[in-house]
Amino acid sequence: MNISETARITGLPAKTIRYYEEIELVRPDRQDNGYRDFNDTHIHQLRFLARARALGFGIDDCRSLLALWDDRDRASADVRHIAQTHLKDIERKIADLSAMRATLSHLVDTCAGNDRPDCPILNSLADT
Amino acid sequence: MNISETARITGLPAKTIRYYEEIELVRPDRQDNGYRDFNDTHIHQLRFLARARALGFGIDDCRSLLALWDDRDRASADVRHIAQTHLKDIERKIADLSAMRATLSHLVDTCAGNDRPDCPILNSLADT
DNA sequence: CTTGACCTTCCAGTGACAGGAACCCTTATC
DNA sequence: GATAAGGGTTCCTGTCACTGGAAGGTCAAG
Repeated sequence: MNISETARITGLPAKTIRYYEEIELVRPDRQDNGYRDFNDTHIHQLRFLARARALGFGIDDCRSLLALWDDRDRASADVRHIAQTHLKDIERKIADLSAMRATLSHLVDTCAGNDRPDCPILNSLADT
Repeated sequence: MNISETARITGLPAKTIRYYEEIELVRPDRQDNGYRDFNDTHIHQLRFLARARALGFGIDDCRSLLALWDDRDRASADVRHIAQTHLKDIERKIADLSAMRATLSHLVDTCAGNDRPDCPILNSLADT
């Protein structure tokens, strides 16, 4: 299967699929003319990757998860550990962003947003 | 004032301050020996930048905010617009991350995390 | 035979720095 | 006067996960 059809099926851009081959997340065959050739296994791997990336897993985690998926003797604890570490990371980011939101929304609310120059947002950034 | 003292006062790494000069966010003088020389204005600008970055503003926004700060004839509406756009951006990120967290925490909760290979996390990523 | 839609590789850019090499300046000490 | 420590400087590379684009090969249709 050609790359554009593969892209259509997996929902991944062709560029991304080529990149995944370059970093050896997926290893498509080659047709006689040099075109990449994806089979069902590759499609499944790419769909797996698309879902893992959509959950925010980094490429290294994706590589580990793919390997665990492929390993019939895996321990679910290994999978869970990766997911939980990532979950903590996400929660930290949410906390950071929430703090920013709190400060910013307060500032935006108190700024008149008119033609005058006085602005609590700039005052807060300048402080003293 | 030398860069290391400036770094200490502003809380920014010296590397970051050099980078800000490179992209012309700040324009320190030079001493006779070629060392950068920061005065009070530069310090204020750097502290301003540190606060704006801590609120998640991108470099381009920081540049605009610095210019508005410097402009006595600014309209607070311009400042507010930048802040509100950024706030929306943050809220979108929080929403995205929250969705990931919901899915992930559910999966982590339902995964036994033991020596056995069966794992709802992988099942979910593989789907069909 | 040409057109257009594919495909290929390779190179550069993104954002906001961080790490490190190679080298200069200043001050103190031996 | 030599040297060592602790500043400073520039320049290059790497980060992360792609994205855009150029130059050129391949294929099916009209």
